[in-house]
Amino acid sequence: MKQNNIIRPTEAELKILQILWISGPSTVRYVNDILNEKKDVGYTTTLKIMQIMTKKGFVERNKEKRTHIYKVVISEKETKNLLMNKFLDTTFGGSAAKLVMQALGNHKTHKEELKKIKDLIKKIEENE
Amino acid sequence: MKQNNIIRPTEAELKILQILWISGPSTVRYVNDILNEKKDVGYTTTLKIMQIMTKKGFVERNKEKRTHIYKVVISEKETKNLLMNKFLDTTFGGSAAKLVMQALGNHKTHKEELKKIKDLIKKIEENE
DNA sequence: AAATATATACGAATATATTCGTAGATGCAA
DNA sequence: TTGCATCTACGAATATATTCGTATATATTT
Repeated sequence: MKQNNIIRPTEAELKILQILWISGPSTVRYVNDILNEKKDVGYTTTLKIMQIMTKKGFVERNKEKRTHIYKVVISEKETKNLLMNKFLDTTFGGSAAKLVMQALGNHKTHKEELKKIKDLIKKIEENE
Repeated sequence: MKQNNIIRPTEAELKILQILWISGPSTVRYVNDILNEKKDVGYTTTLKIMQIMTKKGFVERNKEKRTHIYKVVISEKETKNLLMNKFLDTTFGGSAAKLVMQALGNHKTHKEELKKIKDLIKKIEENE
């Protein structure tokens, strides 16, 4: 499980990681198509980024066939947690509560989601 | 009130904004000292960034005295909201609830803060 | 089989952000 | 008043990220 301690995907990399986390192992073509739904990106651009991610160890690829298949190998939860910590730190001085308040205060949140959050709070309180 | 629509501070800029939001109008020297508590940064580096921010309209400076005083002119709340939306979008597919759950699940949160959050949730529910 | 489409590899151009050196002005202390 | 400290201005070096063109290989279509 040798892994470089510093998981710090760039923006472009993160966009691709999202797609791979949602869709599972994919080809460059597939990822590029999805990306292009939002904004034009050259095929070789996507390819290049995915090659860089391979070098960084974020993804692995199956080269058996001519068309390679890329698979994420870093944990979605862990990665998001790292990103969140960084974001918390740089934007909310490390206070999760502040962030939560701002997030809840400024976005439509569904009933079931609110319920989930309430349940979570209850659980946290019980474990005090 | 002509202002460029795209408020998108870089990391270095954000660090400085934080200091200015907390401390109010400050000199480059002051900001640089604070920055150096965490990591060595050359004085002229800080100066340069603050000059760039001036050009971008994030801050204004009082040049009356030889030592200029810099003051933030973009709203803390609004800026953080923009940053959060971007973060939400790129990291949690736009779901504030997911972000909140992850934030609460992974960080120590104080009682009073939890209470504030609960109150906020109540308020949101009432306004449905 | 030849033409066309689609892959990867990779260097290099471009864009953006960060860092710092140096010059010149101004203040201050000996 | 001379010299040292501290300030701004600004160009330029460096670092990092993104984008893409071109070469080459392999598959697919006609």
